[in-house]
Amino acid sequence: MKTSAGPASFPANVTADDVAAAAGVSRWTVNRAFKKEASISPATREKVMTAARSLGYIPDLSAAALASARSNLVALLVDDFANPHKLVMLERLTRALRGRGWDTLLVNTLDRDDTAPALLNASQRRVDATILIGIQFDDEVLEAAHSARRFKKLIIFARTSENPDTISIAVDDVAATREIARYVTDRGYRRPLYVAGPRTVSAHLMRKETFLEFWRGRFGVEPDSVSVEAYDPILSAACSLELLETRPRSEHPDIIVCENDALALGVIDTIRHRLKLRVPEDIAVIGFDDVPQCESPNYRLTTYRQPLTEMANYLVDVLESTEAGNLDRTFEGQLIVRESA
Amino acid sequence: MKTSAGPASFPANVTADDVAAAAGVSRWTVNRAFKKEASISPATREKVMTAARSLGYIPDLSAAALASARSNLVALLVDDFANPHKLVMLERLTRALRGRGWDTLLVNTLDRDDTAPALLNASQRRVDATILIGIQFDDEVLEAAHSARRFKKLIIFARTSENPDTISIAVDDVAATREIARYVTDRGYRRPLYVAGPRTVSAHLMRKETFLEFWRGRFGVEPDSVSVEAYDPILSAACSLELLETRPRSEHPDIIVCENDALALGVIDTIRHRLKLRVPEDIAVIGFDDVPQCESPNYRLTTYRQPLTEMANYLVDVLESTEAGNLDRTFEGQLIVRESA
DNA sequence: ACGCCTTTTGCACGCGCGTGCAACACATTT
DNA sequence: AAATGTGTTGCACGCGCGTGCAAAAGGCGT
Repeated sequence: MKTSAGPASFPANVTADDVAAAAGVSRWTVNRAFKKEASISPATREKVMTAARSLGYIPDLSAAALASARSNLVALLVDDFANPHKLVMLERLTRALRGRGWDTLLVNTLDRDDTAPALLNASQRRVDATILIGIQFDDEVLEAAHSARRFKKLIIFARTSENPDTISIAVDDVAATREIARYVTDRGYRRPLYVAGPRTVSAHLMRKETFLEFWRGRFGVEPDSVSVEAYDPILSAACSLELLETRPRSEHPDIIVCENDALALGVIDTIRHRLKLRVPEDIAVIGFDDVPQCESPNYRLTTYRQPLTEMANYLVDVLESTEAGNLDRTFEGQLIVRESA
Repeated sequence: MKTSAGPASFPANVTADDVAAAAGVSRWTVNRAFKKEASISPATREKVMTAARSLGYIPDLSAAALASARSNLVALLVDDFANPHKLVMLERLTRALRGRGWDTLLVNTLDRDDTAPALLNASQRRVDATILIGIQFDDEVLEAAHSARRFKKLIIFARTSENPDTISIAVDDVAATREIARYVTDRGYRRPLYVAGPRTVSAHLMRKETFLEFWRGRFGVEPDSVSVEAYDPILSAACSLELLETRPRSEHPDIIVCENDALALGVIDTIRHRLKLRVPEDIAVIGFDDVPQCESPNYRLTTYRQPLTEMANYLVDVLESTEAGNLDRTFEGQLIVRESA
């Protein structure tokens, strides 16, 4: 800092010992005063807190983490910054976590091969849990996670996984997709195209599969489908353009069902601006997630909203739980009908 | 985890001592093997690394942080998740940081009064620096930061600050705004409206001020301007609608210059979809940041791109620097001309 | 006022590693 | 062969706090 000559000029680190001396108690009493459910008399606590305030003391979580088995720190691994929904998830998660005393280590898994190193990285900081909210993980990566030192809970957020070593907190993709499919048929659409994201080994969303299965069961035919290599509006715009412009109008789908909004936004751009067609009159579009842009007059996207706040709160419950049982849980979301379908 | 009975069944924590025993050296030699510029013979290092690999050892950064004065951890305080540019910044920053061995603590400053607590929170984790990339800080907050224990570097990213106790890494707002203003006049616009974000006590962007001053100097008149209370497209859409719909067409601006893209996107939505006017023919719009949506056919926004990667890399340079001098630095960006102005 | 029970307080030890220096080994020089 | 220098290795101590238990203090009834 420019106002001071160097580290030496800062007030010396004030530790619990200093506060103890000032308050006339032992160091342990000081730390106890800062613990919620500690056995300490109100008078002593007040005395300690006063001394702490005047000295500017706050407990060192880093030392606490070393001494105890808990760090109250979680790692959040993210690999997909092109999807605007990630920003929403980051907000909800960090809000829920910080509101209940947890800190968040944001780890950018830089590329496809970086997930395992990123996991190790997190474990070096003694995190109590690692949360995956991306796509680039498969069983191999999960294996790496488990061999990582001090590995504790591995939580897969907003994505279902059947891996028994992970805790999956997600919307019920099957129920949600069935609701979407029912809506699609009820509104009379009959030639759907399903636009899916990348297909990883594990942790599938089960949305595409469910939709196709529903359609087969209902109409006996397999709908068209296509995979985009990332949940990126730019890529889905390009991909859908490539697919649609080669076809005559008569072979166009009447609705495009997208695995999520990131894909749907790109698809709408293609339909409106490249093909010069109307949404929903010529081709309807439906998404998943309810990102903020859905509300925009450019999209007015019909989509399915996940109860993110509820899910984030449950995640913290999981962190604080010591139960050994299966903590997987799915949530019910809500179909948000706008004008795009 | 479901496959194991509990924490006890995990392989015991393997520490440097274990590796030392396996490799037949002292613990200190083991840790040295993991340090880049340590004085150790290649043969010994190889021996240690082999033992470490077979035991699955990796150094504990948490303990290292406690023992030394460095943690290689920074806190990133964010308060404005409505602005899509934040996601881009998060990506670039975490990429630059992690690429050079730094971990990132993401701290959501939940509301206006939470900035100071968030700062304290960060200091509890022994971060080597705190980076502010939001808006809700004023001199009072910075003061709080400085009285926080173990406070080191306070970096203001993507925002200029003259506070001598902070390090500001930002684009040169004055030069950038002048370039924008010159472009606006060169293209013949003469009735600009400036849409600014919230005005905080310190850390102004200097964009509004520079633009108004430029215009006064050039034409002798003060352009219209308005402030939106947050960098949120929804709010700027509402705000610009309220302003414009009360005016007759003849009193509309011919261009709306926005402090950043988040505001500009909302403004375009209002012009096109609420007022049913054309961009740029009726009203042109110009932004700042170059968020991904600028590229979308819905916006095609002319804007000013900050060299975020370069700025992020410089930020890491700052973290690794021990110089006492002024580390503030501004960068030159680039005007990206699209069709909106 | 005494004994018993409950609440509150104090403490030895350890979490895993870094710092700074001392000791050591080996290669080179005279 | 001894002395000098360079590179390498080992170690005492401490970072700040939590755990688990023992000691002390306070409260109650008879």
